[in-house]
Amino acid sequence: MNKPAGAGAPRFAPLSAELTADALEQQVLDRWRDERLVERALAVGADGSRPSFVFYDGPPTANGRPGIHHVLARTVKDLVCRHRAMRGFHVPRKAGWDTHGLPVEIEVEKALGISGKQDIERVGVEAFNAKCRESVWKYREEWQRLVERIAHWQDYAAPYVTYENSYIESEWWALKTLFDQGLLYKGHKILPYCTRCGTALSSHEVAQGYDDVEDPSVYVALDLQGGDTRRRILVWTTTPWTLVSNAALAVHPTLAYVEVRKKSGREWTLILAESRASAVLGDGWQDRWDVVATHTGAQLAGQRYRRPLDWAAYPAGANHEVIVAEDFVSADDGTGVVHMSPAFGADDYGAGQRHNLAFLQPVSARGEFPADMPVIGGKFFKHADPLIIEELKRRDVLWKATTMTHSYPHCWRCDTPLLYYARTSWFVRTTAFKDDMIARNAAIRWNPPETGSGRFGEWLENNVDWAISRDRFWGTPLPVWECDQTAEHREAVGSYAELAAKSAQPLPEGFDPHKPFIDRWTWKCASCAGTMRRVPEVIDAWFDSGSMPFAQWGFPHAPGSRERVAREFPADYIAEGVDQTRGWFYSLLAIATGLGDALPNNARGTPSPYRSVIVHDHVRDAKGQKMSKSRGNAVDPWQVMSRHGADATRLFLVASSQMWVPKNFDEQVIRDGAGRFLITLRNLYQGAFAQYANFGWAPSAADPAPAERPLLDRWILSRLAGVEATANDLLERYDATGAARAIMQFVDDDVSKWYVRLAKRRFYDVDSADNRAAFATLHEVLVVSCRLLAPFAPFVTDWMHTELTGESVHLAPYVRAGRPGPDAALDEAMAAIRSLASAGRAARETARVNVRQPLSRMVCVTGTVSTAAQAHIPALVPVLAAELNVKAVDFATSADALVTLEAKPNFRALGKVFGKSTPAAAATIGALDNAALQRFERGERVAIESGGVSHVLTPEDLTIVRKASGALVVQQEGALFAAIDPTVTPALRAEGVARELISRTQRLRKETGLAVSDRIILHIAGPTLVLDAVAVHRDWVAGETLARDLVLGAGMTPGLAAVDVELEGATAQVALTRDG
RNA sequence: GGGCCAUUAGCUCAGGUGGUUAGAGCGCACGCCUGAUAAGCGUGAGGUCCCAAGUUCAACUCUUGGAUGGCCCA
Repeated sequence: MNKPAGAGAPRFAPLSAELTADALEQQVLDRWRDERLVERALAVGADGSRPSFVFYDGPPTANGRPGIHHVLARTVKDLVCRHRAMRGFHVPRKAGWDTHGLPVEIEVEKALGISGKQDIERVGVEAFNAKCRESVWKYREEWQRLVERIAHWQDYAAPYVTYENSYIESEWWALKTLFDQGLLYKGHKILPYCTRCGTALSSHEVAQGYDDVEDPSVYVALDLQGGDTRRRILVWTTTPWTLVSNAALAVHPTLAYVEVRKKSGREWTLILAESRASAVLGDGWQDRWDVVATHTGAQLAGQRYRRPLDWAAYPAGANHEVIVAEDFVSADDGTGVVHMSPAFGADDYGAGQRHNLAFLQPVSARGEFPADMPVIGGKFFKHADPLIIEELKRRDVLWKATTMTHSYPHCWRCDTPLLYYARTSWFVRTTAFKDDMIARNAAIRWNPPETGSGRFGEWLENNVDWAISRDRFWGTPLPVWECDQTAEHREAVGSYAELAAKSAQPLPEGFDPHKPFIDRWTWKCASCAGTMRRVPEVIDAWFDSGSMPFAQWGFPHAPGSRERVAREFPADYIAEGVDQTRGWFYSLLAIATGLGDALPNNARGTPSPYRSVIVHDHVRDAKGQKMSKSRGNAVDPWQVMSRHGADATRLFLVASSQMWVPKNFDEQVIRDGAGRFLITLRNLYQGAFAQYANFGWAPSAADPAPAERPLLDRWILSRLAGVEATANDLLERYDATGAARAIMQFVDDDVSKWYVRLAKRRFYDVDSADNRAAFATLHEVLVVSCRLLAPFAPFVTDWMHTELTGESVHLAPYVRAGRPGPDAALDEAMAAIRSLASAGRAARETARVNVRQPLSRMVCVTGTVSTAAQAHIPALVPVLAAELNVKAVDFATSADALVTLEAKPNFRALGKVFGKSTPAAAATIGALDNAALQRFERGERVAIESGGVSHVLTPEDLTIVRKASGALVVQQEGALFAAIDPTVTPALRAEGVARELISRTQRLRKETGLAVSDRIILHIAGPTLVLDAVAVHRDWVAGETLARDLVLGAGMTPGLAAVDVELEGATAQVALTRDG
């Protein structure tokens, strides 16, 4: 290969195919570090010189190793921010770390080899929390390395950390604000409770832990009290252990119940819902049972029955063993009679309140029955079931006991079955501002929209108060102090200064608001003789993350925080996984809505804390299975990076399918798709551009202006302008997948497959205006393509863009200022030419004449091309002729004998006119002959009749298709036709032979190891056909093969590289030697 | 048990308001190509649009029922 002219390094650095993606990306990373590019890019416009596009980062926890799904999450976050930054926005994007909560505690428990609250208290809360504080950073270093490796540009230098004092103080402010408005209250509710973790779970946590389990399905027949005959009512439950605390039975007031007696002569009767009889008693139950009475639920209400188990004493003053009517009773399963245990079910609790039912809670917080209880004393609640079933049998109240599989919630951390359990808990009264949340949600731009209207919208519709307290240790302490004599004397503390003032104690050095220290802060009750002590709870970590819009700045305590929040609230954009629907998406909205105008820009009726959101789905393995450590199919992101690079991985994740559909992660697909595409891009830079430009081209005023360049150049620039607009538009609408696909399609199809292939020879020299036009065009195309791809593949694009322009792509504009628009007519004309080329090639294949054999002419029919585009066609004909190796391209018109008109009926239009006889009318139109169609084209009146309807044809009714016909070989592509004349005349044959010989010679040159510039002596021997052909085309053959001399028909000198060439019906020998 | 979303070629995906020949890329087959060569290019073969009924002149598209997978809720 020739060395570029001039000394020193080439202007455009070569991009070797041997440089792996990983190595290239490491090089770029090094440069970014050297140039402090990330910091510089993040700071652009921070001085207020640019409008802001605010991004909020949903904080991850660094106590788990980052996985491939995080690469997806980070890519989605990064690419939109990167695009907006290139569009001229300042994009604040502070990183965050989630550091509190049960997951952290669980990890520490594991590390310490302990389990449960008692163990923690034994270890000591101070020591335990110290461990937690340390544990959350376990994988911080790996996280940061991965984030850097995949180019998630975010401000990690000053991240927000949810355990830091100023963050917690902000939350205190928020909690106090809610408290003062009566939106934070202490309640008593049935909550899903994990006996192992010793805490209630929020509904979003519960949602993650449903699992199919086999549970008992027990029917119990209980005796009604009073009356002369024995009457029994049939009750169904899947939790026999709750029968111990049974207080009532519930029926639906309007449901029909039957009272039946067995025909075989039993004395007693049985009551159950009529609609459940066949399911419970079996098909044909009427054959075996007599219906002795029917009742509505309302009629049954008030009757007394006898409970099945009497181990727990009823408290005085409460109702018990009574039938009540409740609307929540359903007849979908069971018997239509539901047993009520107010301490262990939300419906039960509600009914208990309404009917003053006895409240029995014979299960401890550890999930165990009291040690002194008969039969089941000390048993874990779930383990009591079989013993209870035995006991029911012994007491002759068991009707039937089977099992059923249903889904039951388990603790998402430790898998313990949850216990629905009445507990005191603190709530945010979200139901008070539910309507406002719904209104704010309606203004959020959800991607995909269904999440907002469907999943999230329904969740809001069914919103219940948010239980935010946790009976745990490592979390933001709930800043409520309660009087130890009169609990109703309560106050919330909104800042550390306030704490110091109330307790009359200055904040000590190293003040820590966490447990256990915070619990030592007490003061005298202002209303009585009691002492104010903090309530023991900490709060839901979701409240931490949902507070980040203000807490990340220490609002309102930290200096400048108010201005900051005023400027950066709400967010323009957030992006998280579907699992956050009831998590962060909710907590952000709930907290902001609850705080109302205590936050800047947040009065009632203003938008949500985030204006738009991308919800991405999960990453599954190549076969669509969920990834998990236990399955062993989890993918190590580091290995993926080293094998494919971050660019290919990011591009794959974004382009293969919309982000909100689950992705099957298949490395083979990365390689074949995104990886292959990036290789093409690199080859365009190195193979088509840089290696030739380095012979002396550089952008300069000598380059012809775009308008002066050849049509092909103007075409690719038009397409470039088109894809630039499309990609930008799609990204602004958050359709990253569409944008990535459009750009990839352009680079691959338009640039590589067409422009560079056709313009290739123009890059071999660097001197003429034509050369310069080609280089300037390809340079522009590559520069802009890099910019368009930069959000998706930030490494290789930056490498190339820096070489091409001297500047980082990430500081470049996404859309060129004052760019020319696309030229639609030119685009259309070239598309037609390409279609004709394709059809022409197909015709050649059909005729079995390969492209090396020149042919005399092709005939094209371009009926559907617009008039504007037709104007460009003549100038593009040479392209077509060269592509198909034909001497002439003719265009046929309707008048031509070569063209036959055919009518294609338009069913849509015909259907309106002909109704049922549409098919017949269509057939009639399809059968119209050439003459009739020509008349129609000339605007003469053509009518058809079908099904008794006569109709004058309008242009709406049919499309006229021109078909080439006759002796030519015809192929069709869409509405375009190409016909080739396959006749090979002797002259064409000679030219074909010459070309064949050139081709074989070139191959031989390559096989012999000659450089493309080496000169040769060429020997050709063979029959007359061959020798004549070479004689005629001697200059051409010699020129193409760089032969200084061409020796015909002479004997072959031994030792030369030689090859036999099989031509159709003839054999030639080709041999060559290097000359000089 | 209830709700939502999927199901189109071997794989990954496109397919306004129903309109008769359902598309692309990859893979595959065959072929081209010394100036991108561990690259580049062409042509082609692949589909009961998950199944079944219904509405309609006409259904991948609308309705109902069902199957499979996923998600959410009880």
